[in-house]
Amino acid sequence: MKSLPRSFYARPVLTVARETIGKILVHDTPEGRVAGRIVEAEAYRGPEDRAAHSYGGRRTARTEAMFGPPGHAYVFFVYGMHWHVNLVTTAVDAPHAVLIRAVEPLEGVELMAARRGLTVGARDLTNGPGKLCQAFAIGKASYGLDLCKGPLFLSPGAEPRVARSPRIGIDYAGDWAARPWRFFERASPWVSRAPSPRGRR
DNA sequence: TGAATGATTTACT
DNA sequence: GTAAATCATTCAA
Repeated sequence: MKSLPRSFYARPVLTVARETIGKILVHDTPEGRVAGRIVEAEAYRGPEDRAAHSYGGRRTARTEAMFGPPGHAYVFFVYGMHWHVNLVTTAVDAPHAVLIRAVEPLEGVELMAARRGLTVGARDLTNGPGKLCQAFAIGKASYGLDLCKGPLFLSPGAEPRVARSPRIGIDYAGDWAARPWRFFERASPWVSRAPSPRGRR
């Protein structure tokens, strides 16, 4: 398993989000390795994107990683119980990131199931940003990790058929909420929300 | 110091 | 379909 080079991340955030679909997310932990194919991701482009935490150039202890060099992990906590993981992209001082929303479990499935309190084979193991972080044991300790070094990294994968839709859970962002900045694998049963009947083609 | 609020999940009605 | 869980971060005072 080889990690993607930093040049993969040092590009426009929409490009990285699009190409993140189909890549393999790997996390080596003391309990063992877990890996999954990324089937859903969203782009956040601060400071102009109202849905992004870095909107308006807000640079705080929490958002600091997004302002750093590309190829690092931006990890944050919401709703009092859920962690989310992002890939920092583009360049230093460009607070852009790609939120990983869902993966297809490939390796370490038993470990994921144990962490989630579910049985192997469950389809809701990693089909959501909070769920996959729990399954992958991504949390506070993962903040700011260099994705080019591990233990958390992305690995090449086959190019899937990618579809787009508006982002999820950011209705407060006004016009920005309508932008189709969510990317997902069209045929995958592992996405957090199936394509809407109307949006399907 | 205090109050408001989530890039969600889960359980219920 | 709706609502509760639950707390770090943020902003106002």
